[in-house]
Amino acid sequence: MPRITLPDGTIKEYAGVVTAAQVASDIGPGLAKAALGAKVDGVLCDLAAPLTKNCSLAIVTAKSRDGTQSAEALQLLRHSTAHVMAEAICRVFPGTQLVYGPPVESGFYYDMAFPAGRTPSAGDFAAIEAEMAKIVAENRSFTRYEMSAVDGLTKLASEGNKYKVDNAKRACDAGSSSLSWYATGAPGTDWEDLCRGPHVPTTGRIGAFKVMSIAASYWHGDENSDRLTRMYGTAFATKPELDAHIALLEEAKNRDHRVIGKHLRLFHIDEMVGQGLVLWTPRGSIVRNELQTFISDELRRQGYSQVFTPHIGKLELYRTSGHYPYYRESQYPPLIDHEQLKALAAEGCSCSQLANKMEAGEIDGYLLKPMNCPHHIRIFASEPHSWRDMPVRLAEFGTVYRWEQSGEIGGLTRVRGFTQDDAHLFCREDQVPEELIACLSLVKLIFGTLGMHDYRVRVGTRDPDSAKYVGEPSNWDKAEQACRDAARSLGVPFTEEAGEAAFYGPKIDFIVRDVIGRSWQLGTVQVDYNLPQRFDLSYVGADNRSHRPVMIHRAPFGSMERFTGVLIEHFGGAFPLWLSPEQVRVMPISEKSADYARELQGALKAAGLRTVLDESNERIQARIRDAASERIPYMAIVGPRDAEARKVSVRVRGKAENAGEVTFDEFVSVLTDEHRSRGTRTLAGKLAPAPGG
RNA sequence: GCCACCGUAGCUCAGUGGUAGAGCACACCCUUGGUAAGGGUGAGGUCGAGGGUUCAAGCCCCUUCGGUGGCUCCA
Repeated sequence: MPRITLPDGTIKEYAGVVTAAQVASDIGPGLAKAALGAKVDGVLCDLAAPLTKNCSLAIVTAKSRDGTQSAEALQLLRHSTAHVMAEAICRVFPGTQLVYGPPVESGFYYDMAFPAGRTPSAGDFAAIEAEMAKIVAENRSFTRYEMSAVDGLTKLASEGNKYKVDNAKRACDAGSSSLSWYATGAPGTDWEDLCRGPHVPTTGRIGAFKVMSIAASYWHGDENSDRLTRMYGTAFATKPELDAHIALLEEAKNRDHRVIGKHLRLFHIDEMVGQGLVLWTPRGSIVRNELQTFISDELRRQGYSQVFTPHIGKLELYRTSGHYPYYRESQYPPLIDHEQLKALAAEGCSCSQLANKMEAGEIDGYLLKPMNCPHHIRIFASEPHSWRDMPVRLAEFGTVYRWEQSGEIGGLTRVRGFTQDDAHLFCREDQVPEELIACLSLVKLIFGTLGMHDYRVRVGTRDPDSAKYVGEPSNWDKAEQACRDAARSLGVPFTEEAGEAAFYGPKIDFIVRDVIGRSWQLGTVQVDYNLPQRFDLSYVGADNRSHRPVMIHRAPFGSMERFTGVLIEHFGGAFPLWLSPEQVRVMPISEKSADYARELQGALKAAGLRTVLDESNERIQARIRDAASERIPYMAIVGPRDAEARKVSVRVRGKAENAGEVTFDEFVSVLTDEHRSRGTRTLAGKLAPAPGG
């Protein structure tokens, strides 16, 4: 006798077992028609699932009550479309073994093992989609049936798909006493798949779908296990929603820093130089320089000392720090001197013997530095320190090199050589909380100045089951607590994630997403009790005894490369004035105004603004179009009328028309202020309306 | 590193075995034009590299380098 509570508080009572579908049609035929699934006591279910006892029930439809797309509906739709795609693929590629096909953030995928030599490519998408369209048109129902674990496993074993057997075993190990299948149509005759569900009622409910891409994956994500093929797709309730999604992806592509970087000539990666090695072109270097100046100004205020250190150091240095050999795999190979190399070759030393000798310290060599800390540590250690000197804050835009896997490298966000806006703070233990908070505030200031508000904060602690961490557990406890406290005092929400610590200590990371949805760690602040110990660092305390300092590693931008990449996407290439490689383009209407235009450009240059005079033999419309496509913040358009009145007609980036005019002197001074204050759009209030309407 | 796809002019791309193409950008000429593409002419290519098949390869095969999408990794 179930009593069913609806979201608006209405209670419906039934004499016996009912399904959500029945309840929906009791509420109204419109709802019954729109229903895709149900939420029973908060759990997403099939519409056909029997309701046996008192529960709360919400009918899931494509549109939530507020008119937005329902996340649950999309999940049902996409999971169901994954089945339809799998069936279609099984028809087009007979012998395909299915592995796992869940809904994901913007669609779904299905991992599959294709028969040898029959792997599909993007060229097969049309055929697969055509087959899917047939299945949708047939409007077959998703029919669930269950078997006991024992019977189910027997059935699966007889079908010979080891992946599904494994899935089922895992489900049973996790406590399931039965297994469920979904047939697309009638069990026994139509296509079916081992699946927990839930699904939409029929294939016809899938409004719009698309096969998106194909990629490789590993079984259970284990690179030593079977290689699988992953097909990505997406689905929406309606075609316009799918079209909007595709348009969004298209727009994201245009915001991609690799696309904008090429278009605006901000950086270049040259295959002759090497994968993941960024060449900063003149225009990109301006952006980087402005960012570096910005942070340097701040560091000076906060009592940092700037240092410079070389790009390489002896292996012994990194053996002491622990970077070598623990992270040998992700470093460029060491540099060894000629004579030594010759001698080793003469005695027939193999590569692995060489590696062993280097690990054992029998051979020394140099390493491209993977981190700046060892160099900074040696600076700190080069002279005695009193407790009164602390904290010692050493800052450097330090370039480091890491041997990232070739498949991971791309654009500016994942590279092999990058410059960190690095600093190491050598503190007394009592200074750690205050210094940590100051570091976090600095990151927050930078993100705020640049208008980047869409980030999350992660406190990375050690994974208790991993052996990669060095140092005393008691120190780790202290450091992790200090990070938690600092993150809390920052006043932004944060998550704590075990296993995300650096090998020498816990950290607080600032993470942002790029336009295609990938997450990147930018700013980072790390507490370290270990390196001071490894390098036996000390200072003299007020008690005249030797004490161990604590180190804080911090890089507010993270790396200049990655940060700039994310920043390009954040602004879509339309940098604020102070960061723009070219800040003002001056355009005379015709040659008649060239002298006045030159005078204006001269004044802007003298004021320290980056200005280009466009005297090209083009109509003003064409020159405006060029400047707009190059995302120049301000265009100063001057003709005889302006020269006469000593004014400037201003066009502001992003506005489709003449923004109005301002006097020559005011134009120069307002832009100068905007540049120096790192502000935006300060000219807006000063402009008189454009003449002539 | 693994799997798939891609690599043609500075850029974006067309070109299914038979004499290398377009648009934009570039150079020159005409045009001196008041707010998102004025017109003309021209130059620009060992089709990523190396090997192979073929009478003939941008196109087919192998190797290699680079890029893209994922997977794995990221001190």
